[in-house]
Amino acid sequence: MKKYTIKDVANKAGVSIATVSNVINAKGRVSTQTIARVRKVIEELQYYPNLAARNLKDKKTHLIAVLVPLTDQSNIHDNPFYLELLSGIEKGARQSDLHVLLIGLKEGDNLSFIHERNLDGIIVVGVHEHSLLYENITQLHVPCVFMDSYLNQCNYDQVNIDDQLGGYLATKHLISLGHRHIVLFGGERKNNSVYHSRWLGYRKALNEARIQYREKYAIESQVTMEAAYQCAQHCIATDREITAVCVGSDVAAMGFVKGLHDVGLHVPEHISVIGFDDLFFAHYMVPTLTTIYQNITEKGTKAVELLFEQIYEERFRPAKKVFVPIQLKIGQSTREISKMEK
Amino acid sequence: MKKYTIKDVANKAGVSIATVSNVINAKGRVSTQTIARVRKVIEELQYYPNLAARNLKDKKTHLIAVLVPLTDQSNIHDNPFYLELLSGIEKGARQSDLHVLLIGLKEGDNLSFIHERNLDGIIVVGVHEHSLLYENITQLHVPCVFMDSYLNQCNYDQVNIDDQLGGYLATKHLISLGHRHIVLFGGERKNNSVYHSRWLGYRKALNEARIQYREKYAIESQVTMEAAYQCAQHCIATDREITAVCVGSDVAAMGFVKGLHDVGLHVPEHISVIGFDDLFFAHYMVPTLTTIYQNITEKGTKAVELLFEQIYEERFRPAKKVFVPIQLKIGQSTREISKMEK
DNA sequence: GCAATGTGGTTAAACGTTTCACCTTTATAG
DNA sequence: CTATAAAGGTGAAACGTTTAACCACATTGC
Repeated sequence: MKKYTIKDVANKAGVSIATVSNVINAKGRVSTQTIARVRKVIEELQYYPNLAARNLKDKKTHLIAVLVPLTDQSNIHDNPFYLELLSGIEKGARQSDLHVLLIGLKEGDNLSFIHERNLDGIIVVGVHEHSLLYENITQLHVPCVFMDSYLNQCNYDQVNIDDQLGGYLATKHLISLGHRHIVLFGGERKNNSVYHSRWLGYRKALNEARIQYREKYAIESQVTMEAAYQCAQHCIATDREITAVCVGSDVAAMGFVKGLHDVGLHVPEHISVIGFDDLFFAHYMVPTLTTIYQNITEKGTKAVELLFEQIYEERFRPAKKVFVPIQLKIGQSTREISKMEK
Repeated sequence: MKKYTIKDVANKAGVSIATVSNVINAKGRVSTQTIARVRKVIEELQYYPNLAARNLKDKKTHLIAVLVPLTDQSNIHDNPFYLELLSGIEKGARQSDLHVLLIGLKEGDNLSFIHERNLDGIIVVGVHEHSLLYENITQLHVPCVFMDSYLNQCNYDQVNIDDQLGGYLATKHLISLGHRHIVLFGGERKNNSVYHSRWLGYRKALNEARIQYREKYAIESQVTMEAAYQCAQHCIATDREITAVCVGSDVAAMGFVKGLHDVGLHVPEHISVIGFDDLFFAHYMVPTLTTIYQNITEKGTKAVELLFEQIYEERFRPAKKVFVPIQLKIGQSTREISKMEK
């Protein structure tokens, strides 16, 4: 099963390799008969161009990478959010004739592969402005799109949701149900993060309703199932004034519901819970989850789209910041305070 | 930000490019002083070898692909199983200095990229022996590992779990709790699939307990949340003899529990449910799920390991079939029949 | 004192493409 | 009938590596 080269094709078709190349790339001037003949030979030999050789000439590799930070606390694999994102990116890439490299990155990891492999561009998920990783990436000078990374004055393309709006919508929904003692369970608010924005939205909603903001209600934590589970049992269950919680992700919301359940508190009879992301299981939880929907797949395809523009279009354009729309989805996990059990 | 080549390094260090190449690859004979000098220049120029050029010579690309079939019913992104698998593969790849290409494949999709990119090998997830995809892959003559693909007499490496044992363990557990009317909710049993094996295990357990096998209790369906939800409501709820169900995945089990719940049946008070996979949320469901645990991450790393052997080791070795151990994990979703509510 | 051996290094071919400059033949214009 | 253009195609350099063959010199053994 020898691997044929353009030379073999040229020989068999009785033309020069330049002509074969022209046929393949639909460039130059070749008669229709010759084209047909060459095509036939290509078919017969099952010839495929060697991309390595091609890349050597025209630079473009049609290869992009998704960089996902790996931390001890949050491995990729316990948040289906990433899966949906990857799925969207892969889909977008397929449409743009790109291939996707999946790279997990620990802080301090070497990024040299980006140059070595001549990647056309990268998509970076969830880095902080002041992280080492961010520093390293900015020195790379490669087309790049950031996702879920709040970067203040950064001239890279970004795809995000309006997290502030998300925090606001969630909180407002709870307020509209009559809740006034509302906990925000989110991640670190420093570094201008996603969770900082949500917190701003939370405060805004409280403010509009003239509800006093309470520091102890705005919890900074890892947004994981286990952390949420613990928090539900220790922080919430011991303070019976609290009637509602905004949780930073559906995954954590699930942990929260379970944590409450295990100390005898039920959702939504005793406490209302609202999640974030609208992951695949939100509609199948008992109770179904009220949550902030975002189209994660679209987020992924959009990122690829932006990257594609950077790679193949005009010499330069200013950085774009795209916001994917979000939406409140009401499920069974939130309830009017008047209909709750004491 | 010019990209330096080996030539630039050679010039600046005052040696030939062959010598630089030797330094980089620790081959040939170079004095320690020269090595030091070249290294220094490489450092100064921030030189990185161009892999495209390198691949042109020595073939190996250190690039593998994960091929995941995309069907209308089962998109990658609604089964976290894939995420954990990808995570494991990525981890294994990192340890073996490989990069992973993520490819979603629709039946009939072109596989030419495997040759074009000179992939070192591929990992294929969940294909059937008689599918077009399988046919195409076998004609590829590329190192290959199949996962969750039951292939009878196939001389490729495979990583699986013992699905028959899985079906057996699950069923036996239910039997040991006193259940005798046990439904198996699985996927298509033709084509020697994963679900066929589980079904065999199910039958074996019934047999040992001298329970009559009933065709209508062995349901072939898409193993999705929604299908399970529907089944719970229509098939199970209408036949009150049934007291327990083996579900083909944790995801489907969740749909099942929800479906039952929505018609007023509770798990495990009215029906026992056992899942499969032990996904991240199994311990956080209400009730926590009894399930068959498999170490999915390990499955992924193992697959990479096998692929690595094929690529870099001995000229040839017979195909290996690896089984990753599984284990029954008892949660709250199964209960002794004597303690159930009528 | 000379062959053999070892050490440190160079030259040039090869990998499989793309592309630019150039060549030949035929058609077209004046 | 010649000058020009168009059509169809070719040759060879270039992309950035690796590597086999080779060379020059120093050391060693006898």
